[in-house]
Amino acid sequence: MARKTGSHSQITGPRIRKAALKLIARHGFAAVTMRQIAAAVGVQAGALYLYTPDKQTLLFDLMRDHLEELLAAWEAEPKGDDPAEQLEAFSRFHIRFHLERPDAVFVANMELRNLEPENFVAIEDLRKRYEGVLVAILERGALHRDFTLPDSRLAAMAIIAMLSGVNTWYREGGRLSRERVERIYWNMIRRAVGA
Amino acid sequence: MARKTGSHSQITGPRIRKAALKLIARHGFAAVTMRQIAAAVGVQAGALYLYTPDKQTLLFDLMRDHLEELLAAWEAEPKGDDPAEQLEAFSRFHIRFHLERPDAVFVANMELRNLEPENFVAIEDLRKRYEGVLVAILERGALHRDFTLPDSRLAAMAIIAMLSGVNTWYREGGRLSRERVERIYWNMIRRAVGA
DNA sequence: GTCTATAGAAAGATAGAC
DNA sequence: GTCTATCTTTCTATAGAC
Repeated sequence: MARKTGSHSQITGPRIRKAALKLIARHGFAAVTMRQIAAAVGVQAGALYLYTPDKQTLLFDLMRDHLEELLAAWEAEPKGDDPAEQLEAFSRFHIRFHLERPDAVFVANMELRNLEPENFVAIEDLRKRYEGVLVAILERGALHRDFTLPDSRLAAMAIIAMLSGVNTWYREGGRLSRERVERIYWNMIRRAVGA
Repeated sequence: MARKTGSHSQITGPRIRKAALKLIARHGFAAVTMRQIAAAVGVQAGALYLYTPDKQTLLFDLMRDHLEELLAAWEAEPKGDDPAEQLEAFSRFHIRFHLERPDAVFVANMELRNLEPENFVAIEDLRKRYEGVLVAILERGALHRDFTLPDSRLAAMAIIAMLSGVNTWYREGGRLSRERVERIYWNMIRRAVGA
């Protein structure tokens, strides 16, 4: 087989990240080898080290990029003024954004254990910022008496867990459309917070 | 160091399982070595193979035992007749049972990927049986007009995800007592299903 | 930028002594 | 029932050719 020549750094980099995301989501970070990732991309294992200093940094970059994209996407999301409108926007946004990139979500949620301490702190900070978005919406709603909530933080954790659960069972082309899932979840959340 | 003598199979077996559960919950199945488990128990790696034929079977046994215990505990749980009573019993039971054994829960939820196909099917069957318990409660409640639900299966998935999320943030001796968490969650669920 | 080849470490599992 | 010792495999990461 002829050896490939020439520069592909603009192409290979993204392909490595995508293949790594897919493999790590399927099998877990510790179970995936650099050789497997390289094979999925069509290069030799050694070539991966042109794109990442080591396996740990590859994982960290995947998780950080996902969470930064999540926060940026929420910032760009159109949302109304009153708390109920914002809560609906958040609920629908969360479901949609997460269903669009199941591999990245899975990795970001499941591989915290495999981060080295320094990296763990950085990722946790990003996760907490996202939780803070929802807490702020709920607290403002409770203040304005739009919501009836004994504890905003706890409600935020409950709502995020519930919304994130969609990724574990939703299948494109299944019994329910994404729009219908969004509406049903929003209705449950709306009632749960007493809006 | 003097070599230990005598039989300890009644003691060592459970200690291996407990140590494995803890280590796998912390670091993930693929990242934990048989040598680490052995060291935590205070034996050599080879001795583990008196208690399990291989690492995969150890994982499978841990997950199966946890889920069988879960199903048996629900069977033994006192629960009323009407759907709302049963839903409250289920909600409180789920939180309590899961908070009591965080390591086993974590392993059972996170290590599905590391099961070989045959074992995966067996564990999925047990998981589905537990989900079926909640689906049945919700369907009966919807039938009797105790609950207002567009989709019982979807509501079941949402409720289980929400309840399971407690394990990710609850800390013994923290801001909220377990009883208070149970009550707040039950109130959110009660309103979400329109009871 | 990618390859081949390999150094060096560590894994799962087994054999045989005690 | 447990130990020590080891076989065999496989891993991450690097070196040097092209």
